Amino acid sequence: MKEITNPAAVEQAIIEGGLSALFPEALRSKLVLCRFDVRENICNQGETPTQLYILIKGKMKCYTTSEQGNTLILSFLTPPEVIGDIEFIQGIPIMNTVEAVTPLEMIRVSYQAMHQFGMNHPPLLQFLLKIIGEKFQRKSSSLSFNLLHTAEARLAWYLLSNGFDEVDGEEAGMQVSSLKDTANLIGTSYRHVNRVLRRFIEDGLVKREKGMLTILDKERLRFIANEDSAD
Amino acid sequence: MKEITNPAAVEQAIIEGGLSALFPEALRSKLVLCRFDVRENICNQGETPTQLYILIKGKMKCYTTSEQGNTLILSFLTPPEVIGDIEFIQGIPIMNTVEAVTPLEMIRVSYQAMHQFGMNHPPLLQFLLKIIGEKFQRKSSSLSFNLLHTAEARLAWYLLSNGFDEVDGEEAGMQVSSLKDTANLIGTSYRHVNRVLRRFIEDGLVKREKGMLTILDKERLRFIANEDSAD
DNA sequence: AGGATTTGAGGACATATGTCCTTTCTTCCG
DNA sequence: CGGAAGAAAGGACATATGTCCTCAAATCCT
Repeated sequence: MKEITNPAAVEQAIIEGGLSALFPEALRSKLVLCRFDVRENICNQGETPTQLYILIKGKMKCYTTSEQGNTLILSFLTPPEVIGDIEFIQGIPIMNTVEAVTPLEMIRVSYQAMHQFGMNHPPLLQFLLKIIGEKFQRKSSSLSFNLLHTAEARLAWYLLSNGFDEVDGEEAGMQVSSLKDTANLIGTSYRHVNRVLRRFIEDGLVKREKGMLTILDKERLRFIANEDSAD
Repeated sequence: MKEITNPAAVEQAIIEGGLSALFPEALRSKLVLCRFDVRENICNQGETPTQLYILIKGKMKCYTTSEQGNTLILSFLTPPEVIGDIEFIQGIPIMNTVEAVTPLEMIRVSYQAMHQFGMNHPPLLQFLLKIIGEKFQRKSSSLSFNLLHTAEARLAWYLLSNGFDEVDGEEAGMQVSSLKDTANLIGTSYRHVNRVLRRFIEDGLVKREKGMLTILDKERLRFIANEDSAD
């Protein structure tokens, strides 16, 4: 991780991230611009947090590990996003590990500075409310979706929501390379993802070529993602 | 639902709920004390919300219904708790239906009043942050727990966490009457709850008498709740 | 290139869980 | 009290999913 304290650079990043109104004057000087390389961890589950990070550029993935060592990818995150906000509010250890998927650019503020200069600044509080509210919403729909749908439906949903905007050039292609991540993301085993995927292929819903998945029947996939359920 | 606008009564309730610092002067006159009867709904999934409710006394249950009609109980809620906060922040329809389990006492504020007089009042914003943060935490652990553990572990967990403090008098007793609720709460079918419960009984973990469950082996239950996992 | 090593896919089997239906047990009414 | 109606529990079967292993494909090292 590289820290950049140069005020001009920080200011530039803040403007870029559309965060200009958030910080009261007293906080400005406390901000640090941080750059993370791919695969670098921003924070690790279980640690005691001291800094708040606001994502300005890049993409990261957030996952949790159970005592038994099972990994569960919670989500991929893109700006605007904040890391360490819940922990800051609740005064608890880091809940998830967050890792850079692409190079990142983030604004960092210490909890100390936040407490001292941030907690009486409505725009900042409102921003945090908005962010945490979004996190809650995502978590909430994720919970009901996972509890109410089979792995098949979850995979269909995943293919639909992630298969497209992942690849820059091609419309309907996606790397298979991440099947293990996919399994963790939808909360099932790698084996099962393969099994279901095979069924999709046999049914002509998707195509698998040279480690690349292509969606053939968006409609039917959508149907599976919605209709399938468990009671 | 009964509305009480009498300022003294409202003030009394606010003090009782420990919410004195939350409301700026301008908001005080907008507050209404509401009493709900058992089984009354505070809000219904899908509706457009206009009011924020703060629970002061009583217990309610919060559940969601999927398009396919499956019900999933998300949690039982006790003070301090807020209803409609996420919806207020995000400007979205009501996410869950909330129903009174016991008679309730709540403070009501309109979204309009909140926008006008509440959003620049740091104590209120901080309170909301705290509440939403807690909701997120609960939702979060609920998600990983559900995704990472079998129904057996979830039932064991439920018995441990709800079987005790529910009944006022007896230590280890709990009404079976709510087995359907239990099933919805841990995201499985009523049939399966019965099946697993039977296993527990055969193994001498719990006892079932006249519609009353008694926990016999807290230790082993705890073991099941923690150890069991899925990858 | 050729074997060694790693990674991905699929087979076989066991368990978990859902669904539908039957059996019990309660409750209630005449 | 006896049977009707409703709620709770359990049986049977099908499907979903996890686990362990084997086989195939890609990668690497010399």
